[in-house]
Amino acid sequence: MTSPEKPRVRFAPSPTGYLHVGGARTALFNWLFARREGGTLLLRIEDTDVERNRPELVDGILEGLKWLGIEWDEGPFFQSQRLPLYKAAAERLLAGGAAFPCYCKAMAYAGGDAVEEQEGEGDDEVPKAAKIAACSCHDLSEAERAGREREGIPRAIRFRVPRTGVTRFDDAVFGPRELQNEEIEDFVLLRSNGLPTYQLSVVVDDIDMRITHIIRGADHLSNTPKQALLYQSLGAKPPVFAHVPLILGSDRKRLSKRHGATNVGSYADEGFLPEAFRNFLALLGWSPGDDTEYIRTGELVERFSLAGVSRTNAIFDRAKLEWFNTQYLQKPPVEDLLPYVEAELKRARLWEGSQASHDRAWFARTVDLIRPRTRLLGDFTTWARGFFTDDYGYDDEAREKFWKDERLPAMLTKLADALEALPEWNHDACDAASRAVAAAEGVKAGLLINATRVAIVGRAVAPPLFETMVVLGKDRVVERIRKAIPSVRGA
RNA sequence: GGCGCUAUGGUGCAACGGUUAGCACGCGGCCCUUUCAAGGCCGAAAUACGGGUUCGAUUCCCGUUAGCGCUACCA
Repeated sequence: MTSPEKPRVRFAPSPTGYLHVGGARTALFNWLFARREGGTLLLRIEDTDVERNRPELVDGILEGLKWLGIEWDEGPFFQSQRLPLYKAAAERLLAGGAAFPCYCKAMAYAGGDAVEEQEGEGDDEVPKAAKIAACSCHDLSEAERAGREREGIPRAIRFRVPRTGVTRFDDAVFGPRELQNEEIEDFVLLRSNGLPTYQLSVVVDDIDMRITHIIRGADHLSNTPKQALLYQSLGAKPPVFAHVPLILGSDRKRLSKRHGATNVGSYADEGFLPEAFRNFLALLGWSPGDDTEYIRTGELVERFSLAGVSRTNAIFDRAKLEWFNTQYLQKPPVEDLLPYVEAELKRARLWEGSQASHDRAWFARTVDLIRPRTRLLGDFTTWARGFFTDDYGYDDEAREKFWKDERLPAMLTKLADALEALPEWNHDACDAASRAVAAAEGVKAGLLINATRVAIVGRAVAPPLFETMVVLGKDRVVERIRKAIPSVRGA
């Protein structure tokens, strides 16, 4: 009868930092899933921690998502603007007895180091976490409660976790899960300052926003039973959970600055193509089921499935990312690449008034010639600079390597003359003319070819010479050779 | 400390009871060659360890070890 409801998923970052690669991968999976299933992707900013929250970082996160090509259908919503909702939910749980007020002093997390220090001391063996979990307010009598209220002690609201039984939920990646309730402490829902904790706000919002699938990092797996309990108490049907494994650094530690860039924006700045980054990210913790690796976005959407998500943490491998970038620089139709190269030329102020800007066909052909040797977008304006402007220099290493021979100045003069006299300007004509000069001088063609390459583009590392000549055009080539001769003499 | 999750070459993934354990990155070599890439070919390199179950375990079960996660009035 009624067609199955379209899935609704969300990406819910906290503005405590930039968009990092782990978050980007989570966002990508949500986006791929939504597109694949014809569902809806929401963006929700989880900014309930006033201490760490930095509103100015939100824009950077949105920018990162846009660069990645991840567009959301609803939002962004801000939890900081939905506070009454969480408060009301907490009050409802309180009224129904599923939660209770707690008058304990707030205890900040001690962290793993403190626990370790304690071990060596050998005094009492009570584990830190056990100490923290103890809260006697669970069993406070009505009179005691009233007393605390009269004293004006600030109160938090905690969830009353059942002392017995088990809590179960299904995870699309990790399978059916269950946890003994006695392992779950009475967690805080509403802080004494009236702001909700993550556990509360996330569940209230996911219910309110009718989220059907929660795709998020596996660091949330252990806390999911708490949320399953909350869904129950709030009378809502829990969504499908899908926890995706984490991305680690090369030392298997949580990815951090020590491992190189962790913010997505820096990869944009470095000259990676968003589609390459997407492809790379998609294969971290997911596989289409076979050996395919180069998967363009359209196909990624078609093939994505939660069933292909792995359960093991993956290490971020920069070398592989670079390989993906070369693939996307080289394989797609050149037209797909043009906008990115154009942006790069503009960034380097090489676009205005250039041949590239008013001769699309030439631009495409030139990019096509250069791209097999590129690894990052910046290559178009660094070593390939000579293709887009007459203002290029001669690379020292190239001069050292190919401008040594003292016969070169004379030979280059003859080459310039021969090229200038050519009635036709194409690959074969340039080839024949160049080889003829070399033969007449009794030297190997390579000597002249390599020296000429350095003269007309300034680099040793560049595309094959005669195709380069065709792209640059006769006038520029002849002029550049003649202009270079004095420098060659000095090399 | 407690609880949980995970375990295939250095890295990312395949093989979901029967394969000479496959692919890719990276690494080494060769070919091609007009520099440098790309490309082609070849090579080194893995089922963490110990017990079971089974005719047969990378695959299923248990234990050990290791890594990670959670254990906060962080998310």
